[in-house]
Amino acid sequence: MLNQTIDLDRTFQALADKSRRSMVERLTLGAASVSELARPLSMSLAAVVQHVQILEACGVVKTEKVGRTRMCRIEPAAMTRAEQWITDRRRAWEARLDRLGDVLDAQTTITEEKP
Amino acid sequence: MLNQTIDLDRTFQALADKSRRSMVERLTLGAASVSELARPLSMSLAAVVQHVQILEACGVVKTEKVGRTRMCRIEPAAMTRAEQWITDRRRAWEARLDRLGDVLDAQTTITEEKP
DNA sequence: TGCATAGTCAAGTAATTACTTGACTATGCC
DNA sequence: GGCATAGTCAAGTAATTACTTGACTATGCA
Repeated sequence: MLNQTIDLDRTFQALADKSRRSMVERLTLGAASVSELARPLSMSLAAVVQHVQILEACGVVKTEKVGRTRMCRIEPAAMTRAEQWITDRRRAWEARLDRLGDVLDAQTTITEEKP
Repeated sequence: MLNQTIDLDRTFQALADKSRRSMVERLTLGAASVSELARPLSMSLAAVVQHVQILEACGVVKTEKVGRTRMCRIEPAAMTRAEQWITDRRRAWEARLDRLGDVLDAQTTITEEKP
């Protein structure tokens, strides 16, 4: 329960960077090595490794060393909590609007007898 | 189109903070002044104003000055792009898994004649 | 008029982030 | 063995973030 907010922090934080999002996008097409992820990004390999570590820390990416290459794959389930948080807020807000609408409708009915 | 990635950056970044998420949660219950938002948070009013500005910069919150108080309300539509980005990645990944499954099924059919 | 409330503004600061470079350690292959 | 590839590690740095404080400006109201 404490971790949940830390997870959310970490996940949203991880996704708040264009380079990391592009890595996630690449990984939806299939597993890739760190160097493959690095290729389209104009930054050092070391920097890419650091980004991968951030994505790994929030569970969005899993990696495994195969020979001398580190293969990365995506774990999309790790993003559902973040997705769900947004969905929940939207729903809560919509539900409130509906209730507000009902009240206004009722008032209209009473005061104007539905013209 | 350029802004889109900046918007995503900003929105994910905005949601990557527990205090700001709690403000958003509060605002789904209805509009609130800056001081109301500040009440449950142990930080200065000035700090809360800064958080509100961050939420405003990504469009998640709109504010309006009413007399000497600044009323804040939520604009959940501003979060849908972020939500959608996650959903899209999940879907792309699932679609790929399905195709992969099809291939494996086909291979199984050929090599094992479906036992 | 005068005082409390609500917010604003400008600095300042400690911590974090997103990198870089350079030296190093496997691993793969001829 | 020897050399290229793939990654790792440790510093170092510039920019950003999440605050703080203190002085200031409305606004509301008795």
